[in-house]
Amino acid sequence: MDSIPILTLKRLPKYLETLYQLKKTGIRTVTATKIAVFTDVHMTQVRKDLAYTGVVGTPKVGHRIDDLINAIEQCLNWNDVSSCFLVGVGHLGKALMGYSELSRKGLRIIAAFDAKPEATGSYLHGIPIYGMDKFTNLLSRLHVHIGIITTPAEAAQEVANLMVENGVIAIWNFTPVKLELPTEIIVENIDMSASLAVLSRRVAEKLYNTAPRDLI
Amino acid sequence: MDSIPILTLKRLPKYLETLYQLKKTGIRTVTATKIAVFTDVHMTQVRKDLAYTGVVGTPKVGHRIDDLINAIEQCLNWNDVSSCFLVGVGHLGKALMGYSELSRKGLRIIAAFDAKPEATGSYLHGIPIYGMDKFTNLLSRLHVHIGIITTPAEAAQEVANLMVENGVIAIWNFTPVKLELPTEIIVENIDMSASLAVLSRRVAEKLYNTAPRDLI
DNA sequence: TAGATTGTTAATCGATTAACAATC
DNA sequence: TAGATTGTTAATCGATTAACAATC
Repeated sequence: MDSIPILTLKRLPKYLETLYQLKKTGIRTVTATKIAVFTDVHMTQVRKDLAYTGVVGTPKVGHRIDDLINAIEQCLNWNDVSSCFLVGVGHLGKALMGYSELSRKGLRIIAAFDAKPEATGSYLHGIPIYGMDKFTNLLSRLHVHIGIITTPAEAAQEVANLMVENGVIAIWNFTPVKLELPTEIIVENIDMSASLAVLSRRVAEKLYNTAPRDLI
Repeated sequence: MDSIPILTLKRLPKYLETLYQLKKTGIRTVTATKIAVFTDVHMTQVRKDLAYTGVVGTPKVGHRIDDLINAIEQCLNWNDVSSCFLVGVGHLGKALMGYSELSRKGLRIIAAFDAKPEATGSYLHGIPIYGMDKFTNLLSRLHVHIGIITTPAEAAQEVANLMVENGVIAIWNFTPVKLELPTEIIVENIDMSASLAVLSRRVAEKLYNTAPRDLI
């Protein structure tokens, strides 16, 4: 299974979203140009990205939407669903537990854990919430290999260690902590600071560059 | 004010985090090499990125930590705090309202809004929650120009339009919707799908490539 | 057939890394 | 002074865009 450039992977969900939308309108086929218009990605870029999925179109016609959806979903492995554990049932954790789209993206949270015992024993959106004492036992018993961390920053590294010790091979990290883990472990960070940095700077540039000269 | 490459901007908060940490240990100066080790970024990359902030170091010594912190914060405009509005007080919205780090990153949520009237009139973490009926009035009156959208996907575009009509110039968008707005509006998306796509594929590659041949 | 769209190869662009002179 | 680190220029690398032959 060849590796696909990260930037291509990040664009694939955008295409997928567009394809779902177009499909709903009743259209059966679509061209790279059309996808390009809807996603603001260069036409040639779309063609190259789609090529990575292995899908083959027909000249003059384009691609069958269903074929494309299938190819992309397959490529991301979003058509079969992996079980995962979530640790940290704060607001962010709850938000993820309630995010129903997740199952359409190949991920299902089958259990949540929290250090504070108050939440323990209850259910949220059908997902059971356990105390951390149950964590390692359930993790190794259920052979789950994907973990989501939505704890406070202080707890993140420790939780990550526990996960890896008990068979997790991939971690979706929502804390700002840079996790130190064996290189073979797959870590994806949701980096809000990076995003905010871009926003802040762009705003600063805009305000600075459009402000009257004499104010500076 | 020159524009800085996006990829550089996204790395700056990482450096900043490392600098805070190092400062706590009592160290006063730091070299690019040291930052590189802590952040897993190439040494030369760090030097180039720091050059964008305009900071100047001294050969053989490095940089004073305080100077660097200052330069980066200034660069991101994180030392003066901008007010912003948040719309959509679901779990994700609440998570952000409780995220105290935000004010250390130049952003303060001074009011939150929600379409559901239940939440209206109360406070969360000291932030007042209003109904949407108050939105445009307060927005234009308080001259807020940054908006955060944490609504359900369906509402995102409409909320964005309202924001822009009432003076918002930058939107931090936590929904998966691609907002259609005038080009001069600054939009930063927190794109969970993109992140999940990378994670999913890497897991698929790993499982496929390490699985016994005869299972495939 | 003619024209549009595909897939692919070549050119360009930007970002990363390497090399090196300047200097404390 | 010698050595380490800076800032910057040059080389490399990878990703994006342009060009074009193949084909339905």
